[in-house]
Amino acid sequence: MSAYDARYNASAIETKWQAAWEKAGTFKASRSGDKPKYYVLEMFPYPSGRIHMGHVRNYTMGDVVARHKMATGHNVLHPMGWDAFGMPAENAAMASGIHPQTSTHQQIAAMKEQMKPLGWSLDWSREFATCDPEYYGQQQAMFIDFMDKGLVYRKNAVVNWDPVDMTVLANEQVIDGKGWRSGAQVERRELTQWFFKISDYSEELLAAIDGLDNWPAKVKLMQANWIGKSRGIEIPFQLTAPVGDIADIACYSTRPDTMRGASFVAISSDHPVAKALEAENPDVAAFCASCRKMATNEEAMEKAEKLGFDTGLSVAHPTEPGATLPVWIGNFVLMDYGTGAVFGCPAHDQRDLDFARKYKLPVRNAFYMPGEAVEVGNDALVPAKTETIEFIDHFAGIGAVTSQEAIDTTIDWFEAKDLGTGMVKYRLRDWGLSRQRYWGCPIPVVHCDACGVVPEKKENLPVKLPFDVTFDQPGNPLDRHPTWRDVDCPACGKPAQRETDTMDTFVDSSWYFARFTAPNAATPTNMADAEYWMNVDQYIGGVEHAILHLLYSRFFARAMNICGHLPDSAVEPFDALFTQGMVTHEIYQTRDENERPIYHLPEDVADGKLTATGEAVEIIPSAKMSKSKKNVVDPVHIIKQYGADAARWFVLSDSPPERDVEWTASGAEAAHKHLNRVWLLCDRIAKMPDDAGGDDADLTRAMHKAVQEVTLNIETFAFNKAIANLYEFTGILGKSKASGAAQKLAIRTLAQLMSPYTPHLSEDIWAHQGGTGLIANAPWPVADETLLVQDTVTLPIQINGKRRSEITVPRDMPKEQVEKLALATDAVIRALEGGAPKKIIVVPGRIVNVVL
RNA sequence: GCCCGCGUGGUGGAAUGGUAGACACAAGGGACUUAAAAUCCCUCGGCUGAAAGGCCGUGCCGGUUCGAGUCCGGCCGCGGGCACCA
Repeated sequence: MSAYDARYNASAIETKWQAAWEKAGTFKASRSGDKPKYYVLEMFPYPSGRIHMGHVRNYTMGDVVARHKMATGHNVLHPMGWDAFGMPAENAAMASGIHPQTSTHQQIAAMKEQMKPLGWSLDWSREFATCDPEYYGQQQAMFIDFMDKGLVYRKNAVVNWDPVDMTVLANEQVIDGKGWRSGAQVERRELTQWFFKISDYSEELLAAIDGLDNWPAKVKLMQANWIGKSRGIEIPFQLTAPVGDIADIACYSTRPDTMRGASFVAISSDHPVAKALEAENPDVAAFCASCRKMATNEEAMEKAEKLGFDTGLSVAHPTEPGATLPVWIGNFVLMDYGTGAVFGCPAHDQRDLDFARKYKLPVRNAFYMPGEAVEVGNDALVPAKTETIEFIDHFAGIGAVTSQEAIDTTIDWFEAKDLGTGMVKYRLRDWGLSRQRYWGCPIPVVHCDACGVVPEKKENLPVKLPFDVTFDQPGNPLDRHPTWRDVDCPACGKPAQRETDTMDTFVDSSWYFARFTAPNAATPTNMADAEYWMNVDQYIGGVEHAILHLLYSRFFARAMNICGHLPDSAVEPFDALFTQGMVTHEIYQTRDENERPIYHLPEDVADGKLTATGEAVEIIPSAKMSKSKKNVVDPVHIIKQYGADAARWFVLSDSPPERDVEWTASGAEAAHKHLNRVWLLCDRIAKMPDDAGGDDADLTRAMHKAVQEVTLNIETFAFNKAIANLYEFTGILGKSKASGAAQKLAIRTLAQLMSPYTPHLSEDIWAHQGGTGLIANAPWPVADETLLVQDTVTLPIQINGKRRSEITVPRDMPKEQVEKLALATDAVIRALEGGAPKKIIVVPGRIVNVVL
């Protein structure tokens, strides 16, 4: 049994070193010292009560960065907190009766207990939850500041309304157009809601994307597309007969060049003309009502069958004297974008074509040349994005140009004829932050009959959520609270009522990164701390946040700057961003007597069978881990079985961090085995006399190569490649015949290189090998590049681009000589058959290609 | 539907436009062992060949290039987002 005793005991080692870090305050950040600061942040978790592999992966990545930066002489801030408001706690309260505040705090405690054993280098002294009144009170103070600066306003907006539960539903709670709880057909309803004027910053948020050099290109592109800047023209189409006092319908278009192909005008069911008609025409009213049955999300609207209603109205065609176009109400026209009206050009737009076919509207070629037919046959869709638009010549009397120029020129032409107004529009809409829910940050305003909407006085903040609420019925408990709403008007002192809407949880997560710089400040931030710690040097989180969370945070940083809560230098709060992939797992299911699926946890399945009953399970390909599909692996089991270091090592090995990774139990076991090997190797090397063994050159070169590669791969977020480098170096060290002294240096270096991944094991090896102090505080090794240069290189020889042979030559051999040697190889001689090559390409140090 | 990604052995993946499959996992074979576990060693894209080698091969079709997994165009499949999930 002695072999067993020699195995490394992860849990003992991990507990020991966590206690040592705690005692030394190794990860407590303070604004002092002469080291450069480095702020690394992972997106904080929603306290669901259990950590999952995605958290382990995300926070381990951040930890690798944090520990590496610490070792390279930075003063590191690496905080953690809780995105604690949100629907799940409120839903749970309705189901179980447990108050959200109670359950949230329990879940935070439970998650923290699971996170601590992973040994992340977090400064827990800065921890807060967004549901702490100290946090959301500061958020309320900022809301009032934003009001002062004109960044907040109220307007009507549509919500999903459940007519049975009499409550507003989140998009997630609408399933196939029905309320998830009641099953009732969901309706759209207009409510007066609070908005942030993020659209004032459309241009700035777009322009500043260019400066985000260390953000993934795809995220920048998604944000730019989301903001959606377009140059177009607003053209008033004159009604042939006015509707009330409305004389025209303005259409915004980015493709005025297709005007000659227009065959109808479509307006939103919420357009003033539609509303005017609705009042007098029950058929219009019925159609508009059906449009309002649709869910509010863009996806549902775009995918829904395109329906129209002919109003019988018509408008004059702007460029074809005497011609008119019919006006339809279309369920696909958004009132929120542009003017709520579009002209349809079926020949050049697939959606318009579908609509025209359905309702037998003409399909006219906008780009017809003299002598060509105007009407387009049934299947003659002309591509919408015509590159060369010669029609311009015919249409506007100007030369042929490329597409965007053609459009710009057309806009100028329309403007010159006074037919419309060129303008830039953005797709980005203002941020509706009102939520008709309890478990969120109360909006700190009061409604007074005399004074209107009045912000709460700052000295009365925080406006705390009342604890004595019930969840026995749907809707917002704040609305039915007997006394909480009653308050004196902050302006006139007369009895008034509190706002009962709370804030979108995206508000909470739009500035927590700033709060971490001074979590106890009596103001939202402390300027000295914000100036020192901001920006976040490295932000890490799921790519699912690529648009909303990151865009809102960018807006918030600007708004906070205007209100004096962040310095000018922090308007772009995240210097570098890394978006990680998801952790996935196979799904195991059996079926009940009604063929409905029953899902099973991976821990209950072995060899395709349920361990309990032996029943075979269906295996569904890997998908994002989700509780509902039960394809979740609880990291706690893995950590107990293999140790935190093995879990950390495994989640970062194999898969590149930006890509999804499939969880396999064997992978975690393999990680554990490898760490055990390293531990045994350390033990063996420690027992070697320094002068035992021989030549050190190969080991030394391998060590410096490992230092160079691992460092580069950590710095570029290629954590999987760094692990491959470490495997390789460990293999070389394990077989090395170098001196004891060289091997001891090598294993200490290996421990250092591994320390961001496996900090506990590394500390243990460090101590075992006589390292000074904690490895967490030891300076990162530096590669001696002069040792890495090889004297000779092996060049592949290609014949017509296919590898056929290779030659080994001195690194700096001149091209001509390499060429000569290549031509002398058997493979080339054989291929040439006595003839001469057409061409020889020699890329020094790389390759030789002989072209026949 | 729209926007953005991704697609390489049995599996995860590696590859500044320059030797496709590094490094691992799984599998198979072997050593050690009474045996098993653990550990160590070997093989491991396909076809072909005694071997040397040859041919094919990075989702599909085409293009650029001396040379394409990598760049361009068009498809197919999968994933993320679509403004009240976080």
